[in-house]
Amino acid sequence: MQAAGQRVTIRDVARAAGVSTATVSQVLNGGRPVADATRQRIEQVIAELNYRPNTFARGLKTLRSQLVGVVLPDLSNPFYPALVRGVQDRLGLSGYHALVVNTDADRAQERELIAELVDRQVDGLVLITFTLSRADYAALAQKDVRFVVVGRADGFDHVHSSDYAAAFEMTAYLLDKGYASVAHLAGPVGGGGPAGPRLAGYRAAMRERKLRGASAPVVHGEFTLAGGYQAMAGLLTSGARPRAVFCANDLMALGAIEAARAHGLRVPEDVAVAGFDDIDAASLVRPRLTTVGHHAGELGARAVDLLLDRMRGGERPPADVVVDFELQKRESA
Amino acid sequence: MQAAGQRVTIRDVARAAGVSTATVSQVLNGGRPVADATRQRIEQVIAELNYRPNTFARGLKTLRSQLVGVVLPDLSNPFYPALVRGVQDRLGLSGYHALVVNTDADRAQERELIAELVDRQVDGLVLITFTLSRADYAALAQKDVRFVVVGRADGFDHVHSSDYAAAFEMTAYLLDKGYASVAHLAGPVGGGGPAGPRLAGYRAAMRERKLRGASAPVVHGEFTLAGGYQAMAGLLTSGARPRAVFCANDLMALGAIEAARAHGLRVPEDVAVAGFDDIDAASLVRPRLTTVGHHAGELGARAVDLLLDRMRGGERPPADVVVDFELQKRESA
DNA sequence: ACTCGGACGCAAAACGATTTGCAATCCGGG
DNA sequence: CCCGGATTGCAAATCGTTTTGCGTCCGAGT
Repeated sequence: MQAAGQRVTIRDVARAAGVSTATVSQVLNGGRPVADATRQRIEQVIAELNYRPNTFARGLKTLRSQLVGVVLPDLSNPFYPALVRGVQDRLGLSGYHALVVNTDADRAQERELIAELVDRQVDGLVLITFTLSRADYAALAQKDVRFVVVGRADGFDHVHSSDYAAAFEMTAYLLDKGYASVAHLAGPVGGGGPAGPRLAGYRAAMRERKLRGASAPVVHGEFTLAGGYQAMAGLLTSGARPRAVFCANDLMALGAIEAARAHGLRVPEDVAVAGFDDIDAASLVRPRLTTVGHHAGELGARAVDLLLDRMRGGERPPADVVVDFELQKRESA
Repeated sequence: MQAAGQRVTIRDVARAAGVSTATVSQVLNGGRPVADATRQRIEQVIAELNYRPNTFARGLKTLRSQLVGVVLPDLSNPFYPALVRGVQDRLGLSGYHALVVNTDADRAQERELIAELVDRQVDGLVLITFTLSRADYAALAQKDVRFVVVGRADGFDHVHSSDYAAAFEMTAYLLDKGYASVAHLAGPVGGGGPAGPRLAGYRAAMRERKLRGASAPVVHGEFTLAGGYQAMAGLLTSGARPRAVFCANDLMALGAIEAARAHGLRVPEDVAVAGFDDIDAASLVRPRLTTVGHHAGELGARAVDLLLDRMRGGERPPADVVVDFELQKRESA
């Protein structure tokens, strides 16, 4: 029995096993050989005393926290929990834990929180940011911070869905299906994140079919239900009557459907609606949402793979992992 | 300019300011008075050198990590992200961060992960568990671990929705609305978490109206889409034709609706369905889901309030915070 | 018998902060 | 002119690890 309230330290173990703390540490971390007899004795004592190394003391020496920071806009956006789960599961396998922070896609927050995490000595960072630029990433890299970007970030480790290709394909699908005019509800104006590539993919598809201009307008909105509703309402109020609307994410698509209904339009009979992300709700709503599925969990897992490799000292050129997508052709378009 | 790659320590600051490290520490943490002139000089040096105290060294002395563990079943269950966001926001205000882990409601995981978090010296825990008993909590308390339970846990700090009352009220609402028979899709058999109280509330309401038995069966299932689907399918296949079904959470309700449709039944015309939680998807689906709304975010925030108070040494009897609910009467029932 | 080289453990020095006991200084009042 | 009490700052111990440079011991080779 251990004296109550007293923490068990490595010294207690050493004393009880009749060795020095150095030897106990070897048993714990390897590095140098320890005679079998000694090792077993020590291991037994550790078990008996229920000794747990002190994280702080260890970190102080090793400069490692076994913590990875995850920076994202908003955990309550249904796309992210799945991604985070992927991150956590993969991290857990290697004994790491995740420190998740929400930035609300605000530049000041993004910078501030990253700095905070770095101060907390996280071993690595998974970044899902909306306002950070190449320069910001470069600054981080210069400080020897290991990180992976989820999204586009050429020149740095990053994993992303093929937003451009998926948007292109979805737009082409809608066009092929016979919808004469396809509008696009894009993300925030000048928005970071995936808004750009998705818009570009849409435009490329439209161009390929020689369609542009008034018959196929692009309107911007927040990546939320309300954002989608407003964008769609604005579109309809302005008199536009697109035959189909491709939305930059599912939340917007759901909002757009609400707006269409509020204007007395049926989906998909009067106006077809397609989304992007395939969040849970997408297959739950009626009509079921046609959208782009792209495996949030895998995105997170692959990001961690890259990060762990880098943290283990992997010297290699920046990697660019693309996670593929599938059009989920359902009822709304 | 600082020599590249070298971490700035408190000693560097002390040297640059011409004082001892002790004094620097005082201006950082207060505790003893420091002359204004000295303080300002030190603060300026800190800013110039961009000095950040080392978390490990500090933790080693103070035994504080500024970290709070959050233990929950599964972040991708849409009810939890909102709760976690509440936790994070409230924690952030006090300079804490959250360490979120998923247990998948598995007993071994729950115990293991809690132990891991304690080893990591989290300052407190927010526990959302399904298999832990009073004895488990008591063991934690004995180890001087600060924690708050989200859910029922008399004798310990806990915050919870009035599951019993809400279930009672929802059941009564369905009955009052004229649905002759109301079945219940309960959580896992012998399940922990909120399954018990919700079932009890349902039973109490049925009893009050003198209804029981075969006309109003209870079937168990997992708290998931698939669980709801299976439970409902089982019910229907067995020949039962309840006029309404009250499900222990929204995910199950959504699954139940799928199952009902698969059996050629319309919702709510042939069978009404009600849920519990009011997750985002609830107001997105058609028909919109009638359910119990109970402010996940507030649940988390209140839990943190309790926890912080306790961590600051608050000596008081265990608190029992009840977060209220509202019936969201929509279209599915 | 003597040397040489592994194996194995130990001692002691970090790591970077916080926290006390104590010394120095300054001040006003008797 | 001296004394006592504030006020301020310093030195040094401490937190619990990891990590090296060195002994020591032992068996094998000559």
